[in-house]
Amino acid sequence: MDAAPRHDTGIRRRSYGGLTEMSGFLLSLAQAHVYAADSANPQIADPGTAQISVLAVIRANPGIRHGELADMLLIKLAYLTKLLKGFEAQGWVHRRSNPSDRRTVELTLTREGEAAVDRLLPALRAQDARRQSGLTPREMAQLKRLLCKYLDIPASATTASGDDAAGSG
Amino acid sequence: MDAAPRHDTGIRRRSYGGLTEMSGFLLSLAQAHVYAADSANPQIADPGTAQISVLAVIRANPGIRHGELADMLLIKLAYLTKLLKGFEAQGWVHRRSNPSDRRTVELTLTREGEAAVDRLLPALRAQDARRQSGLTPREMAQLKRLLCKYLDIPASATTASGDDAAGSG
DNA sequence: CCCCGATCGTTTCCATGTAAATTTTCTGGC
DNA sequence: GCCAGAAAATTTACATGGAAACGATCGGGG
Repeated sequence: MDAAPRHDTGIRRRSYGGLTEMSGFLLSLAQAHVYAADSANPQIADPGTAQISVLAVIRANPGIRHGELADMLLIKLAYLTKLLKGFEAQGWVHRRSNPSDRRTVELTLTREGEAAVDRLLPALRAQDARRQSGLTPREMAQLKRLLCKYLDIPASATTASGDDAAGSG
Repeated sequence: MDAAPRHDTGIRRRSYGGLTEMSGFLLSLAQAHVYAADSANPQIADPGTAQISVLAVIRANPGIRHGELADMLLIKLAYLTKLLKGFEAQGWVHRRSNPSDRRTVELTLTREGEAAVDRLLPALRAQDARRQSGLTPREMAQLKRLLCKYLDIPASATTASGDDAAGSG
């Protein structure tokens, strides 16, 4: 992992030149850190974290539309279309045209898709839990709370897994 | 006039399906949020935030090598090579071969490169300052502190505002 | 010296994600 | 019914960034 400097001409203190005062820079760096760790985990690298997120949201919101999904995950419809094509080819997602508005498509997971989420999401959770860096559990909780507020999303909207309208149709 | 949904079948509470419990997901979302805002700012969208970061670090560390730079910014050497080629074409960066180790290259900014940083970095800072979301200044400072600790980098040695009294609770 | 392994930078190819334009459908005014 | 405008999804072209393989150089052992 860490190798000693082989021909170092002296300790050189490298500086970020003030970049670390900017939240945007720190978030980019943190996200890169997460990406590196996630893509090194073969359990979740295959579909990728972005794809797992899409599947998880579809499962939590059966019948969701493309636009809502893109809006929640801050990705563009164009890219979502590509992802969903892949998912359909995999047999994980079903697209049903909405008869009351034929522009829209309602997304649901197939049986196989649910099985995939059951396999992938725990692996992703485990990966995330393993990544507690140097933060204490309390600091990690604080970080999550601040990020939720930053993003203007409920801090733990789904912790209680509200089974609203589950399987009612 | 209200832009009310015209044919909504009812208020649908969309859920993230437990994703918001994961720090990695929140960081991805936050970074996407930042990216969207930054790329909408014509003052900094032209070279892009990643490029500005590279220039800022070269300026803060004249003579830095490719590998050190990639290591600090958590990007790969392969991509850094592309960026530096662009910078050289722009006349912003100078590469000097190190005579004591001819594999390595020492990077410095040209006069024009320094001018570019002088123009771009303040714009980036302003963009960042403008993005205080729903967080209070105190919460934003706390977020930065936690991210620095998360990344294991010194927490803004040059922070202008005083240290907070929050402590580590 | 020459070979061999390690390190540094580059090149090539590929995955990820966006922007702009297009298609289809819904809504409202005539 | 028909046309104009808005909204939802798709397609096409492109930018951003990584993975793997490569060439060049250093350093140590025969």
